[in-house]
Parts: sequence; C-alpha cells; structure tokens
Amino acid sequence: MTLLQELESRLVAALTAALGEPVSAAVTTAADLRFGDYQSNAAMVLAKQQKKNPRALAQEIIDHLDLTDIATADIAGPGFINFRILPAAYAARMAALIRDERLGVPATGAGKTVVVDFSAPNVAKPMHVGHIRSTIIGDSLARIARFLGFKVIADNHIGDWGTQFGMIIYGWNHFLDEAALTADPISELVRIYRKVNALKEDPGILDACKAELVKLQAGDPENLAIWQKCIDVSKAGLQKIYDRLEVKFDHWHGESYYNDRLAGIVAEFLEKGIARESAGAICIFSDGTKPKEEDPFLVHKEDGWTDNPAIIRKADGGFLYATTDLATLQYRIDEWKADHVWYVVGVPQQLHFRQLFDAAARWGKSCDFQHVQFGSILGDDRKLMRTRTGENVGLVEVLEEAVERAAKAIAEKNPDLQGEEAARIAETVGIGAVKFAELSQGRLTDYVFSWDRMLALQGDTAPYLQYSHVRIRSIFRKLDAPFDATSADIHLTEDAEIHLARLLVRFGEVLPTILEDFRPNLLANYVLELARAFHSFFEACPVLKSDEPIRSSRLALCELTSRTLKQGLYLLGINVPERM
RNA sequence: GCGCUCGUAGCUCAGUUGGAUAGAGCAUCCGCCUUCUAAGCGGAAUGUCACUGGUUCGAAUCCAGUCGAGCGUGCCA
Repeated sequence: MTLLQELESRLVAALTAALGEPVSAAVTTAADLRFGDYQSNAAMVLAKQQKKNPRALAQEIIDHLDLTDIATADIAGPGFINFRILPAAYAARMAALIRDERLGVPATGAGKTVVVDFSAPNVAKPMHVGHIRSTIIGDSLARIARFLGFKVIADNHIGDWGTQFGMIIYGWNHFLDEAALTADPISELVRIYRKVNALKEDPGILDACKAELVKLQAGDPENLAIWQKCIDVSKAGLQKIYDRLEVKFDHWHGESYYNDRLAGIVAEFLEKGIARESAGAICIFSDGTKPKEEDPFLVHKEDGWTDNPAIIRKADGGFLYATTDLATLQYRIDEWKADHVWYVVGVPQQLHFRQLFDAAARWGKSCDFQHVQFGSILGDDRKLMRTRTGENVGLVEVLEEAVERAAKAIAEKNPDLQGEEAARIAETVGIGAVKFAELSQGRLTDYVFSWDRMLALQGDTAPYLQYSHVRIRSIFRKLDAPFDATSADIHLTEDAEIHLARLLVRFGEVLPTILEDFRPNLLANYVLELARAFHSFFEACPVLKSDEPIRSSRLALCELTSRTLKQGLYLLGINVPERM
C-alpha cells in the first residue's frame, strides 16, 4: 500500500467513526510544502453536504484519526486537514522500497491485456517530425503499462495498403530511377510519390493511379511484386529509426495483413443491416439511432444536421481504412483477447474513431477502446505539417541534429570524454532530449516546431535528469568497498534528505495515475522533481565524507534514487549514461 | 454554418479534475567550484489565468455567451 493509500484508509476509518456511516474521502499531495506532505479537503466537501461547519467537522475527524507512527495532522484555512509525515515513517518507507524491485509501484494492470496501436507510419513516405508524437508517446505508454503489470501488445499498424500505392505504382512504372533506388531506396520512393502527387491534377493520371490500386487489391502479380519491394525497403528504413529510438513492437500487422477479411466484413455489415449502399458506396449510417448530441454519424452542414457515414467500401469496390480498422479490431479481440485497445493517433482523426467505436459497439464487439489523441506539430506558418507538400523537417534530421548538439556540449563541458564513449553518450543525451521534449508537455497542446525547443539541453530537459544520475554514479565509483543498501539503517535529519524521501515515496503513487488519462507528462514532471530534490541533496549533504551511520544511510538513499530515476526515465524511453 | 482541441509570466509550458498567497524552465539580476562531476545549487524579479456574465463558503478549473488559434465535417489515411 502506498503512503497516500495508507493515509486515505485511515481517514476513511476516522470519517466512518465520526459520522457513524461509511464515507469515501480523498487525500492528495499537498499543494504547497508549507501545508505539509499530504492534504484532504474531505471536511469541506462533507460539511457542504451536511450543512455543518467545516472546521468543526475537521476537528471531529482528527479526534477520530489514528495516525500512530505515520504522521501528524492539523486543520488549516477553511477546513483543510494537513498531514505531516514523520521522518521516521519516511525512513521506514525507504528501507522497504530498497528491498522492493517494483519500487513501490502497484501492479494495477495484472491480468489485463492491452493492445497499444502507435507510430503506424505510411510506408513509402518519409517519417517527418509530425510522426514523432505517436511513436514516442505510444512507446512510453506501452512501457508504463507493462511495468504496471498489463500484458502489453505493441502493434505497428503501418499504412501499407492505402491509396498512396496507386500513385507509387504509377510512379514506379513511369518515373523510377533504378540507380537511385539502389543507392537510397526511401528517397527514391518519396521522390516518385511526390512527383505523381504533383501530377494528379490531371484527371487521366489520377484515374490511372486508382486503376493501379484496384489491380493491386485484386491481386495482380506484377503490382504485388512492386508493392512487396516497396514494403521491404520501407520497413528496413523504418526499422533503423526505431532501433535508434529503441522503440520495439511485438507485431507489425499493417493494413495489408487484414486484406482477405475486408470483403467478409462488408458482407456481414450489410447482412446485419448495420451498413447499406449509398451512391454506390457501402456506408454505415446512424439512421437516427441516437440523439444528435452524442451521434458521431451526424454532422451539421449549411442546410442542417445530416448523416455523415463511415464508408467501408468505395463505389469502385476499393476498401478504406474504416474497413481495415474494423477488421483489425476484430482480430485484436478474437486472437489477442484484448481487454483494452489504445489508439495513439492525432486529434484530426477523432471523428473517425468515434465512428469506429460506435460501429464496433453495434457490431457487438465489447472492449475498452481509447483514442489517445494528441495535438498537432505546426510549421512556421502555424499550419499542420503535411507529407504531401514536403516542406517539413525529417525525423532523421532531427535526431542527427540532436546528437550533434549533444556532442558539442560534451566536448565543451567534459573534454576528458573522447572517441567512441563520447559518441555513445552524445547519442543517449541527444535522443533523450528529443523524447523528453515531447513527453514533458500535455499531449493535447499544438505546438510550432522549433529546433531550439526540441533540442534544448539546459533546464527542464533530459540531460538535467541524466546528469543527476551521473552524479550518483560518480559517488559509487569513488566507493572503495561494495555497498549493500538493503542492510543500511536509514536516518533522515536534513531537509534535503527528507524532501528526497518524500519524492521517492511518490513514485508508486504517480505511476498508476498516468494511465487514467494517458498523460506521460505526469511522469516527466515527477522525475524532474525527483532530480531537483537529488541535486539539492547532493549540494547540501556530503555522502562519502559523512560519518556512520549517516554515510550508509545516505548511500542507500542515493542507491534508491538512482534506481527510481533510472526506472522513471526508462518508462519514458530514455536511457541514462554512467558519466557525461 | 456546426463539431472537436485549445487560449495561463517577455518566450516555451505545467497546474494532481472546484481549494489555501496560480507554479517550473528559458531569458534578466545577485551569490556559490582548495569538499562526492557547476549540464549544478541558493536567492531576486516577473501575472487583468483571452473577454463578459453565471453557479458557491471558494473558479485558471464547472455553465452560457463573445473574441482569437488549429483541426474536422461522404468515397485519403
């Protein structure tokens, strides 16, 4: 049980005793350290319901509150109950956490299977900075869920079957430069894609592209061979980026994986009356089954509310991503026994997911579907970055630049580091900086892409966090004999020590809340606070030069901080160097 | 038109779901390396929480409206 849960259960016991009936109450971390460590506004909430005086009620609660060996409590302001944790209680927690491989994190996901659908780039298009959010946020959520005990299936649902292949095959047949394809396959695919994209104003060419797509989806061997070749080179290119980012998938079930199920699904939807034909296409309509406020299929047009269908088969017989998504969701439930599916996809697709989830419900698929949406990365013009126009910054370029800047910083700040070791650290620091920039902000905010913002190395950044770990390791490097943290007695006397303990205890409290709203930035905030607490401790409290038993106590505190920091950063997908 | 996501310090952003004097980082100013890595620490300064009303003991947070930004709204994904 976390410290917060312990306080909560004691508070509930006191409330029940005071009021003579069971009541629930919440404890939160204190808004300000002046008020203590934790606080509750239960007295004010209940006083309102029962028309009592909040401070008097708070006193009544405190009279029934048993906080022996944990904390002291007092009343403040309009009726807050503030808890101050006893240093001895923190010390006891520290000793327990040092022996706990899970660092106090409860296994809230045990027994549940979650499919995390993230990254999902279109193959044969370059990954640009706009793709970074899904990849990094999704990977972090997958890592966090795994640590919380979920069975996690990370699935890269790549766009390998869409309309762009009509254009690519057309381009392959008309404009392909074989030499360029051998030299740099991805760039060549991008080049022909953009070339055809620019030409498709011509209705003749557009039709030719559509015809190539229909041939492909019908199984034409020549187009299939071109398609396969495109997939292979694209996947190899993507894999390089994922390796560099240390992002791993359990599966790459792209859209093409579900191809042979699509016709059956359309037939089933028609048969069950969920879908019907309209203007030659097969569509899912709401048909007035819901009030318009909560109906994803109704959209307002100039002439009023109108049914806005999800199209699952085009008039020309082709299938769309609503169709593949239905097939995919069926597969994930039937084959993977998913209890939850998290789609880490941008805000612009929210209408699609509302319709998809609604259609799935009508289809009888029960599962917790979540669209984990995130804001857009905008260009300098404050417009969305788009692949088609090709003006935006490539993902590889961003990583290269990040590592280069990190290398420059290392050369400046620690010239002793040289060669291969320096290069490895630059990679860890540079990539970490990019990931942290992404994960430390709320996922819904739109932002304008900026090199300095994404690659900052000062302040609230990954290097600050990595540096705190480096400082800890440097203490242990200077240690003459091996140190066993589990046998140390913990003594907390200095403010900086107590504050460090205060934060170490919170790791297990923070982590489960992240998945309530899918907000890795809460973890980012936590590790920043932890690192700040450590840096203050490091400046204020000598470790190796202090006398026993303080020396061992502080070494144990360092060891626990090191593990917690490393684990927290790992869950954000960020590595820690031994020195920097 | 309608819907969605937003609007917080000079800049970039947090704000634990209605709580106490709204917080960080950057930039600015003042201190700190004969002591475990100064990519650091300590301190100062910085606000009409877009605007107007409403709900209540209490609002950046909830409701209504206005202004502003981005996105979406039938055969792309």
